[in-house]
Amino acid sequence: MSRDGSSTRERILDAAERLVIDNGFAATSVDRVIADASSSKGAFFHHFQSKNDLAKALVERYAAADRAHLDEAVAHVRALDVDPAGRVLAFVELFERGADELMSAQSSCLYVSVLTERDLVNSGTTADIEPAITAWRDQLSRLLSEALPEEGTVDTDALADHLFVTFEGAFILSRATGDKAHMRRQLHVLRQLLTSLLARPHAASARAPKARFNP
Amino acid sequence: MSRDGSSTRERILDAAERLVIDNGFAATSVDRVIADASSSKGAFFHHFQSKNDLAKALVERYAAADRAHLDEAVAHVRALDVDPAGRVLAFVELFERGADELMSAQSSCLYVSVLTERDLVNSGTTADIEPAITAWRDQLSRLLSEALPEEGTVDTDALADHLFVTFEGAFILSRATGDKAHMRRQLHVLRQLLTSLLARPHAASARAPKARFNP
DNA sequence: GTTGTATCAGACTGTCTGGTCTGCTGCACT
DNA sequence: AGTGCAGCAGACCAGACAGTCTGATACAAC
Repeated sequence: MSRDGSSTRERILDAAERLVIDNGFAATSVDRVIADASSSKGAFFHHFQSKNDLAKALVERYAAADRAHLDEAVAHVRALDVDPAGRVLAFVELFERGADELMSAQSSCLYVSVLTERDLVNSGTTADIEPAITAWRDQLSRLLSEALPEEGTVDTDALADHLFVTFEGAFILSRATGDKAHMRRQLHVLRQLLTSLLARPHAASARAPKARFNP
Repeated sequence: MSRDGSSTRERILDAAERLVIDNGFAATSVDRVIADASSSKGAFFHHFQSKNDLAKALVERYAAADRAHLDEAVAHVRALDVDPAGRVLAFVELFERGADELMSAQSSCLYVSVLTERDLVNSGTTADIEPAITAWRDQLSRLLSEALPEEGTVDTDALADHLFVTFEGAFILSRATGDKAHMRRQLHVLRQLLTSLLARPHAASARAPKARFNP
């Protein structure tokens, strides 16, 4: 490890993370990574056994930051002096307020880039992603079940997953349209939807018209 | 064009679509595509000027099918004898019911695979995606505004985008967890949320606790 | 039959890629 | 001063890659 603040390994990871998020993993060459990191082939393969090993390190670091972000947000809303429903809404609002800053920092999510490549998933390189998602589900599901005392009406796990789904979907939508404001808008929509659900959870079972659809 | 039902060009597109959705565009070689399509280099470059040209044709075909699917669904719910809110819910329910079949046919969305590669986006290869998304937004936004007479309370465009966001996000979640049932579950969650919103649209403006968050 | 053309087949090529190898440098420890 | 080793530089290599080229085949038009 070098003496200054950013080690060569960290510089490589930083450059690789940006490139992989922007261009995808397969489209990112290690030559380009080391050029952006002002490093060399020797340094790269000293720190990483292979390109796939880089992907694994990338996912590990990203997932760890993701979980830290989650824990911080949960601790924050748990410290608020509001009712359980207010905690859930404050939780979503936290990310809604941070959305523009997030989108200016990164154009998409690393998870999308690596999950797109099946061999990375099959080789276990992306194994750290699922526990991170589960952590989001578990924490938000707990907040939700505290705010939705009526059991059985709503699948709080699936509802909790919907925040992750909104994040990832908004990243895709932003990519497709070039409009980074979609993240904030979609989180706002989610908060509006949750507001009405939490106000009358007993109405959660949707009526079913006799619709039939054959594509 | 050959005489049997599936032309060589279509066989190449079929094979390429599956490979690109599964492995990503950069990770899909034309050698692999022609092998899966039982074709040859000569045939490939006779039908497509370049690999990027294949991507463009792939997106065009996929987006056209996407829009046809949308139009069919809209026509279906517009023919139902239900109130405007019932149409919206029937619309979502249509895709909820088709979710398992969809997920068994394809493991992800082509849009995700091609949007991940920035050079495809920058070169205009993915230009057909945005109009397709806009079509979804416009159609669903109209259904929503008919069901939400109070103007100004809800951004129906953003709310309409949330269906697309749910689709794409659920694809990502399924990839990450290996559980294809997430698509159906997430569409069900969306329908529950819309049910409560449509039942009391006047409560849509979320209260704002004094939360502040510095990541 | 001849010509023309659309549709292919597959060998070939130049470039790019992940990965290896040899060696250099500077610091730690004795 | 000598030794060892982590950290790094960059030349190098074998394979994979997108794209080219020369033809072969089949069929239509005349």
